Amino acid sequence: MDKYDCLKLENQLCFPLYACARGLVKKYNPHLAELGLTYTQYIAMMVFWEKGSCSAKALGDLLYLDSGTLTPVLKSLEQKGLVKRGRSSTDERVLMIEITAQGKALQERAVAIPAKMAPCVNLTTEESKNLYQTLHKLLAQM
Amino acid sequence: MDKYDCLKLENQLCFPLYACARGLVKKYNPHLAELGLTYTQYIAMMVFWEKGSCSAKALGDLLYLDSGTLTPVLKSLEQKGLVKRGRSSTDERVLMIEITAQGKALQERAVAIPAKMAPCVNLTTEESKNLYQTLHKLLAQM
DNA sequence: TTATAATAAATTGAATTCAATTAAATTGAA
DNA sequence: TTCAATTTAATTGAATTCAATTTATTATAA
Repeated sequence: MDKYDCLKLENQLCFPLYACARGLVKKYNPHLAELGLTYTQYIAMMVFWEKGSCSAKALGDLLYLDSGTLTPVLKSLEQKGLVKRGRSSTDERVLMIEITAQGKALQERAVAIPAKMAPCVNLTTEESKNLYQTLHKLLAQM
Repeated sequence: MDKYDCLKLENQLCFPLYACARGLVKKYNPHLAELGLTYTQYIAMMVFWEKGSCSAKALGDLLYLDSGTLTPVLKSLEQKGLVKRGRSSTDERVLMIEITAQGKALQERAVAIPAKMAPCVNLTTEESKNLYQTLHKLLAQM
């Protein structure tokens, strides 16, 4: 127990958070690859599946990502024909993204993914619920 | 409650994990920048501060990172004079990394960082402990 | 109205991250 | 021993991620 203990890997909270996040995304990848999606593209599509359309700004607020990250992601999704990008008619600054029929159709196949991921997260109901709540409490502090 | 609910962002566990990890690293950055370190370099230095030396392979096992990530990180740390890279005398395949006096000296300044980060993680003792345990339970499943 | 401020995307550059491959060294089995 | 398999790093290329800057547009205040 010396003054340097606070710098030990095993005493960190951020490190397992960071390692878990990367590890889980890695488990998503083979399933997402079947749909031709990366993880970042997948969470963006989640928003479009739910809302149909969304501005780039609003998407960034939901995903905690900025335009430097989203610009290439959205261009890629448009390239695949899953969304359509266009300027807002009332505000030229705003990029509006709208899901296409092809994008909607992909939801049919994506719906199988959560079940495929479930065995990768072997937690009790209580643990899952607590983890979910604590993570959102942390997110609210950012 | 339809069949697509499992694809809603708000029903995901991976997403808040991923967002929290990025958010926390972002809070580390200004403090780490004062030491001239990135987050990845910081967690690598944590291992060297604790162990003094380590093979690249063992470091990767501890950090859940592979040589594609670590090779440039370790070259950068050597460039800064914080570690020294060299081949094992008994096995030429193995890259051994050893901390330098300058690397050890940096620990004196790094020791202030955890206290600076504490206000960014406003959880109860119970929440922190549960989060820590659940994350390590998840890591053990990878 | 007009100049200034604020907002939204895009761009740029540095650093990660990972999958896949390559190269070199070591191990192990025939 | 010798050759095939394994192990360890390094390399390559694609995609993120973010800080910082730039550009274009809109809002606001004098």
